[in-house]
Amino acid sequence: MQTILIVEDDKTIAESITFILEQDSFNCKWFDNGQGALDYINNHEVNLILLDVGLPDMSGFDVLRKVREKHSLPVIIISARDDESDQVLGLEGLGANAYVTKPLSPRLVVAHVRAQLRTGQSNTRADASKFSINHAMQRVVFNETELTLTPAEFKILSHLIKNPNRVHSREFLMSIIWDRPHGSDIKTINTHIKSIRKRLHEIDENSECIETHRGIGYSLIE
Amino acid sequence: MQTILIVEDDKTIAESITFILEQDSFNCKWFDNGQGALDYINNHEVNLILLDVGLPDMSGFDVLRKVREKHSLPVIIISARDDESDQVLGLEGLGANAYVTKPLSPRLVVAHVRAQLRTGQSNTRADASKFSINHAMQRVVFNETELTLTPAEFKILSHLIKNPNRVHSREFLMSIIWDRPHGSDIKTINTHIKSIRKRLHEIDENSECIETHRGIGYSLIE
DNA sequence: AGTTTTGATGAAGACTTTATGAAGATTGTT
DNA sequence: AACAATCTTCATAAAGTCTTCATCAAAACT
Repeated sequence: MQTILIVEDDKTIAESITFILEQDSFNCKWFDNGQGALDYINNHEVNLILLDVGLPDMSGFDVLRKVREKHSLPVIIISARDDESDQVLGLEGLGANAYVTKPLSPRLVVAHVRAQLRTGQSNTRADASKFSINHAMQRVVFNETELTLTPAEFKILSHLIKNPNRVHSREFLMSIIWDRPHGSDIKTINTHIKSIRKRLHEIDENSECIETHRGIGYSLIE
Repeated sequence: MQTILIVEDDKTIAESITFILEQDSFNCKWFDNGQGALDYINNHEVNLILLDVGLPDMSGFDVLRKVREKHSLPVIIISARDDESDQVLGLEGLGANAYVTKPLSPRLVVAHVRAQLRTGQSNTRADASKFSINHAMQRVVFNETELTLTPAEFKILSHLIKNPNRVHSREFLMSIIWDRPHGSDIKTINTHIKSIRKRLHEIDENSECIETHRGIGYSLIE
């Protein structure tokens, strides 16, 4: 039985989603605040989170960031219709897997949940893949071969490895290289990706791990 | 001949819906209150209910719940624009199949009715849509197969999926592709729809999910 | 039935975005 | 200050996407 965490301060919405998901044989756990949810996640097995961005104690932004520090499970964002799209984008940059807007169609929620769980993304770190990360040495191991990367390349690639199968915008990848806003041309990322690909090709000529998503950014395919 | 029950206290609306549906060879029965409709349903064969949420004697919520205790026929909710979205959500949770907002477009009502009756008489509450959106990968999952779409195709299709069984004008679909006004020919949408259909057909040859509404636009039928 | 309007279709080409290689700018180190 | 490594920018090539157009088919209207 898979457990879904519902983090939503509106009781009516939470109950309605729970009702529908339990019909679908999911085990649901509801929290009306962020901190309670975070405590639960760190001590129990959770397969997916449905996360409202407007919570009483902290923003969905903060919750998602804290979740992502330790876990890589699917997170679906629930946002009010009049939310800034920038904010949603930020959440996606942090690694949300999907988002739905209010008013919710429960059927749509179930469809999203099924879709996410079908991809087989479980609550594990991405270490079963062909990649592993050696943080101390600032190196990435690919197919049992150590890659020597420049700092920027390491930051980008290790982020992609930690959050695979998800598109990352060039803007977000820039923000990974530079903590503070940096006036560099966004196309710089293209060049970094180019050199990462080149290094990967030196190990495996046929590897096409990094996918381009036209108009958006890049993703790493596991 | 299929019978449609119209539960609506506004006589003008009821008459105009009846007029349109009878042109479409549906048999219509009108009630201006909930109790009368419930009595009728329990003693006659009804194929679909068009249900206004604001009734004099009881809420659409109550009507729907009582209907669901015994029947599993399609129910389309009619709600005033300023209704609480929570209420609509609750109604969907109870198993409404679609909802439309006032002011009604008669042709839209017919489209909904047709859409529901085409899929068969059985209630589809537990059925999830054949679609779900993988926003993280900018992809749509259709019949458990991931579709890779161009940006414009993704924007159009994901909007249709989020708002199914509803007609969307070409003008509106254009505005989804382009944030700012864009002087493109409105017929561009035809071509995008064509390629979306082509991709869907590659997965399911017989799928006719996207319906054309002559003179207006397109809708996705769930 | 014939005419008009609207949509579907396939293909061309205009346009946009990305890849690539190389040069220039920046940073840190000795 | 000179050097080496890295990051950014630039110009051009390549790839992908969007729009337009011509033609055919379907539906609505007289």
